[in-house]
Formats: sequence, structure tokens, C-alpha cells
Amino acid sequence: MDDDAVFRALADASRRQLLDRLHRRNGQTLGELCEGLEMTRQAVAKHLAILEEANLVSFKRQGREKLHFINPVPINAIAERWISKFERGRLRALATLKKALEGEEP
Amino acid sequence: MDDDAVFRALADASRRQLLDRLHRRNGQTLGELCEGLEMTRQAVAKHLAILEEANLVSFKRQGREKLHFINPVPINAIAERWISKFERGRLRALATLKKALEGEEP
DNA sequence: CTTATAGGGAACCTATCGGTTACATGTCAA
DNA sequence: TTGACATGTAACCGATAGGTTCCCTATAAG
Repeated sequence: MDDDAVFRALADASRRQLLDRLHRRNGQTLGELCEGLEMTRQAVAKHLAILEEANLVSFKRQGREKLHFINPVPINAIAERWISKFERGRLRALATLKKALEGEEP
Repeated sequence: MDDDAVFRALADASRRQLLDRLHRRNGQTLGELCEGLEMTRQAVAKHLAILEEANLVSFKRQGREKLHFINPVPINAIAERWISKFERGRLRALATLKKALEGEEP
């Protein structure tokens, strides 16, 4: 799994919004995902392409329509990994930070 | 907490690497954080400024040195939030995705 | 006091990003 | 078959991101 692609994909608010929309209703077409957004269809398609490249979204052709599906695996995997990575030592880091900001040595 | 700032801060691999370094050893100076990186000190300082703006890193002046401390709160908060947000419905989304990719209707 | 060290600040450069407009393709429906 | 509809492709554009260079300030060390 490509961490970098996922982080870059999530860095844009419009793309996170698209994920939200798919989360609320999965399997939407490009046209549906465009509704109410202040962006051209082409811009939305580019965002979806980036989400697809990060494997956060998959799609399926259905006639002339393109149905988009959220892929919950990478986002959860990365979040879990980062949590477990920083969780060990989290309290210690917090204490260190607090002491430092108070002007003492940890 | 500003989600957008955190996501944008995490989008860059160099900044994630800086967080890693601080995670391995907290309280490092700017100079220490520069060691071994193929970047100028100014570039590293810019990255740290972005991490500070996202509240992922705090610092403390000590004489002419600047000590950097990781702040574990926002990263965990966002990760937890995204996990809980997508966790409900995760299995359903996975099943939907699988069926779609197999060419059937969910 | 002088000098080396740690960091700050600003101008500048280039690649990439987010977005647009214009046009092409493919598919459904009458 | 003809036209409307859903999407794809490509050229282009302004803003921003990441990085550099050059110079300045402040603290420590001799």
C-alpha cells in the first residue's frame, strides 16, 4: 500500500468531501457526485482519479455511467498504523511537551 | 482543531519523516533535525513551521537553540475520528465493493 | 571584544495542483 | 438513425508548494 498516495489524496478538502458523499451513499455516478459542488465535472473527475490512484475509491462501468465505490481498507489501515505507532509513548510525549512548555526540563 | 491544516501537514513525506525523528527522540533542535537530510536548514525550518501551524509540533527556545516536541493529540484525534467514522459500515462497504467489482448488484 | 554558532527572514525559481474551456467518444432512447 | 446524455481527453492557466541562495540577528565561547 502506498502511504504517500493516500496522504496526498486526503490532503485536499474537496476529495475528503467526495469520500464523505460516498460514505453517505455508496455507488454514485460521476454526475451524482458533481451535484451541488462548485466545480466542473472535469475537476471532480480529476479528484476521483486521484482517490482511485490511492485505492481509496474503486469504480465499475455500467453502460455509459461510472459507479464509484469507497474502499475502506487503506484509510483504516493507515489510521490504525499511525495510532499504534504514536500510541506507545503518547502519554510520555504529552508529559514531555507539557513540561517543556512550562519551561522545565523533562 | 483544524483538520485541513493537519491533513496538509501530513501530506508531505519529509514532514512525516520529521515526525518520525521526533517520535524516536523528542526535543531535538533544528540543527539535529537537519542532520542527514538532503535539504537546507531553511527548508527543514519551513517544514517544521507547517507542522507547528497544524499543532503537530511545539517548540521551546533554549538560549540560541530551538527544541522541538511532538504533540500526539491531533494526529490521534483525527485518526480515531476517521476510523470511527468509516468503521461503521466498513464491512458493508467492503461487501458492496466486492460485489460491484464482481459485476453484480449489491 | 571578537568570532563562531544557531537560527530567522526574504527574494526568488520551478514543478505541481486545482481548476477551467473546448472538443471527442460512447451509449441509450425515440 | 438521430439526437440527447454521461463520460473521457487535452491544452492551458494562475496559485501555491517545496526548495534554494543570500543576508541578518542573537547567543555562546575564546
